[in-house]
Amino acid sequence: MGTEKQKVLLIDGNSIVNRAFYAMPPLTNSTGLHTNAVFGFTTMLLKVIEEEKPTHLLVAFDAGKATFRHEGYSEYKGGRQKTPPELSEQFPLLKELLHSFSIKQFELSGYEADDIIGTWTRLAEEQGQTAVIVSGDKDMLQLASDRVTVLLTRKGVSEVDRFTPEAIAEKYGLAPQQIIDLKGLMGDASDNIPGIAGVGEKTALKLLAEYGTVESVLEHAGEIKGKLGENVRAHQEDARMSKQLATIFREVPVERTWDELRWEGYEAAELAAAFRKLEFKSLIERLDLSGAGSHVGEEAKAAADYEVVWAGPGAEREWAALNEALPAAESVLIEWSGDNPHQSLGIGLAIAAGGRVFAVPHEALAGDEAARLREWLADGEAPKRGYDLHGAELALARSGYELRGHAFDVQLAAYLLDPTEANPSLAGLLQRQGLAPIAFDDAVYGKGAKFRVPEREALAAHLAAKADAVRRLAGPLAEELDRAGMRSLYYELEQPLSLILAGMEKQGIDVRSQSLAELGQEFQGEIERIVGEIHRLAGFEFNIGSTKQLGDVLFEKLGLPVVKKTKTGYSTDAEVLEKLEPFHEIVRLILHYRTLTKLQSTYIEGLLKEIRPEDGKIHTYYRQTIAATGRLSSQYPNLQNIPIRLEEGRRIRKAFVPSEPDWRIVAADYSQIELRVLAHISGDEGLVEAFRQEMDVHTKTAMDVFGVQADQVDAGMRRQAKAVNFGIVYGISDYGLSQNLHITRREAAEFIEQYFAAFPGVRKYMDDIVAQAREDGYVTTLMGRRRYLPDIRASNFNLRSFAERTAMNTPIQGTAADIIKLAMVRMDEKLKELGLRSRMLLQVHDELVFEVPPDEVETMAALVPETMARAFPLSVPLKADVSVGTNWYEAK
DNA sequence: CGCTTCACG
DNA sequence: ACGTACGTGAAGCGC
Repeated sequence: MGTEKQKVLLIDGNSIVNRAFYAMPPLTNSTGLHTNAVFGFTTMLLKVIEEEKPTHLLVAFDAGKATFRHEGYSEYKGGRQKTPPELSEQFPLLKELLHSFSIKQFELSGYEADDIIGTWTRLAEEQGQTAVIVSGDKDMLQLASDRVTVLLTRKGVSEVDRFTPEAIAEKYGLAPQQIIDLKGLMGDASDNIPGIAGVGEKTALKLLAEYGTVESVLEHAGEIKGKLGENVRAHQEDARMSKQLATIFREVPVERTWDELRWEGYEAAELAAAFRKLEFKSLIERLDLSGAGSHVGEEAKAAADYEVVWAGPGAEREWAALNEALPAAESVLIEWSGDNPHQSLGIGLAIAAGGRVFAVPHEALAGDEAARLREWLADGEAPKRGYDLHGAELALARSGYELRGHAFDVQLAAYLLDPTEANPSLAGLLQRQGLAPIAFDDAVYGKGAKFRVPEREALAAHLAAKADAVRRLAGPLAEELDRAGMRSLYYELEQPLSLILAGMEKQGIDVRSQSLAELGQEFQGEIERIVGEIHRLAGFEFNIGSTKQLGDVLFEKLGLPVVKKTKTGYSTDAEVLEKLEPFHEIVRLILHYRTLTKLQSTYIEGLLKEIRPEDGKIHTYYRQTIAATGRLSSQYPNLQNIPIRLEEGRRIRKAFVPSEPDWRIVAADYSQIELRVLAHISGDEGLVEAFRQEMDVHTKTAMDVFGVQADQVDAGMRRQAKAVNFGIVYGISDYGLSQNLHITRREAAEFIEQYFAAFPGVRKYMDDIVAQAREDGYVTTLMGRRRYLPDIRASNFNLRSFAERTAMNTPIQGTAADIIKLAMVRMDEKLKELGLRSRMLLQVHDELVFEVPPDEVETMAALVPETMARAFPLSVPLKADVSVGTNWYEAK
């Protein structure tokens, strides 16, 4: 290191970007990306570099999500508003720009930027070097020392105030370390740190002048007079915790050496290219970069390297060009608004072809000029690469358009590559692929009530950017699918299934509103009677549906024992109420009230609202890219949770009927598919043998766990064995099983041990799959579906345990999902092949529901279970039970 | 908009 | 010592 004087410039990335975002006027580049915060950050950066002339440089970021501070205090940074998308889309731009500046950046999950900066200032001090911090956060002042200077932004980001220990003493009369005490006393509304109620900056400073530290203030709390003294005494814990929250952690594992932060300036050509992309023309001039790197191909090009053509109503030339380009279309993007594509409002579409992107507003689809486009969209031989083609198909159907020829769906591919990704938006996918970014939808359209479609120019730019994004993503994602061994899972299972789902959804299921309404009448009468009873027993009227009011009645008015608490108050869930039943007759009524109001609001009223008046049917929307295990999910409404367990609710199913006279409902469900999958995957001999002999698996489990003969297994033993089997599938823990069976943990552990002794192959599977997950970072299903489990290596017990249970469960649940999906594809083929009129209507995880003409009932009652059973050969037989009825209730 | 509760597999 | 059973969606409450 020599004797050279070194100075590290440490920038609080999140703080500066935030300040810049709110201080700068809006600014977008030609593709609609917001850039104002990046611009503000850059001007600040250039200025500080010029003034401070650092030898080392680092920008630190918060790693997002939870930090270790949340573990002790879940409200930390509570009331803070969410980052608007106009800002969040700028982070990747900034990170890329910093890269072009050759500036190091660092973030670490579990830590905030100030902790990283605090750690580096400590390291600088230890090495006898100096540090300069740039932030907008006053907390940083605690780090000031004779070697560390803090620059706090003022008025946005362009100007800074310089804080040395002397300057802090002058301004606050405090030493840097006392900044933490200051915050401990006064709190910080923006971080949701409470401090002592009623204590603001003035009072806090007075107290510190007298006592020096929070601890000393608290020690002398007894001598502080009046209201202030009361407050101090009442909020001692708040003060201690607030001080702790405000204290910057200076021992972050920073994973870098001092020398790695060395900064030797930027590469002019690289920076020029980055500025061009962002369209920061003034900065290019200011740094005199206009000559730099303009010859270097791709990177130096402007943001969009395609021409946007607006094919609006009456734009004859543009339509002619579009029609001509259609055969060469590389991607298509259908844009609509609303969450439910069955009820969507069209926005428009865009088609990328040969260096141009044609943007078509939705209105234009109604005109004659769209005839060729209509044909092309419906042409199964014209391949479409798109994003969410399933949703697009439904949305287009509303405008009388068909969509055929699904060739590749970027959203579906992205789901297979990482089914846990919360935001598989095009903008998000580009970020993760390291491709040139586009604006997030929320930033273009606004969110919720603020949603509005922008004017022509901005809309065209965004639609074009998205269509181009599909074009750019399709190749890389397809290659990734190949590399991950999911090519056939995609092309032979998921993509064909997406078409089948769209067909089922468009078909819909007939639901008799008359039957639902009559049942609702009945429920209503019963609910009113029960409400009266409950209010009479309580002695006054209250809202039974409010857990807060109900808790007051049960635990304060009636004095029932508190069984469990939630983070907001008393728990009143069914488990708690069942325990309370013996204490008061009101409890049973409340349970019944809950059941009935659930049925009434979710199933009677909820389903009635979803029946389309045009055809009397319900059209659900199956989501193929939501569940992390590979299952489908169902929305608007959810038809996968229609009541069945209790007779009262089961009657709802009588309203689900065939849509043609004399047709029948045929339903078939897999018997014990998950345990059969487990038998296959684990190869456990006992379990495999049990299924080969078609034994009752819960009875078999009871025999082996309790060590008895079949005829000695009573109902209670079978019930317990069944719970153990559930536990095994879910990734067993003694705690979970004990909760479920209301037994002690020790007893539960005993059961589990017995189980594993009886089924050693299952134990081996559980051990192996966890080890494998730790090794690979992911688990797979029989058909190669993947789920990443980053927490499997976490040091946090909770996170790690959760990941371990997921590792055990996902291959089982996921393989079952694979199998029924495959059965759906096979059934669809069979129906076509045999020319049957029967229609597949619903999938409920292990069940398929059809409507069937009378002359096909016999055929289908054999074909469906057979097809399901043969969908995917395992080492144990798969079995599906079938039943027929005039409605879904009867088909049981 | 987060929390609680409860419907399903 | 740690403290949850796996996967979903919808409704009502109350801030």
